[in-house]
Amino acid sequence: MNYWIFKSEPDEFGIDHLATAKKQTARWDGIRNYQARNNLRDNVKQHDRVLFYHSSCKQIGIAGTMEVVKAAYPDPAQFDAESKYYDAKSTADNPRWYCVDVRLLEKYPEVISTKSLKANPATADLSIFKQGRLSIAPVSAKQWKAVQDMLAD
DNA sequence: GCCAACGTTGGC
DNA sequence: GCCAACGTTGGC
Repeated sequence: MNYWIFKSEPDEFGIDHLATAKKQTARWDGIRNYQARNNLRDNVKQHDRVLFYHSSCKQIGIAGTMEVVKAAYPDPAQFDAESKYYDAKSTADNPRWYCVDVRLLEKYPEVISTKSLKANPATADLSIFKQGRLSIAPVSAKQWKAVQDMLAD
């Protein structure tokens, strides 16, 4: 089983959206970055665990955890001309973009702030801090555990 | 709302 | 295939 961190702007889609969704399950779509897409399509598997990161908001940081309930499949939004994620260059035979389905595991009582994550040596090297644009990034088992341990503090 | 960083595009 | 210009992201 692998660990990941997914980034989202909570104004668009935050952990509360997931918490109130049917079966607390939702499609994680709109990924339009190639490196993130490659991770998603090739490496994110069913039952993998995911940290939910809130970006560009008041409380930036990790808001909770999710489980991948369905591995990558073509993102329907890319074929929808009405969608802002529409991509005219993508075809059904050769889809460019992928999405997964996720289910809420745990909403943290407090968002674990970016500041505290950077202050902790075990989490300071999370790939999202090194590579800002990556909205789907791997997390090591050690980093995952370190994040869970920060809850207890 | 600003600005730095970085990914993508497009002309050569 | 390089690289400048442009657009977007994301922290402050």
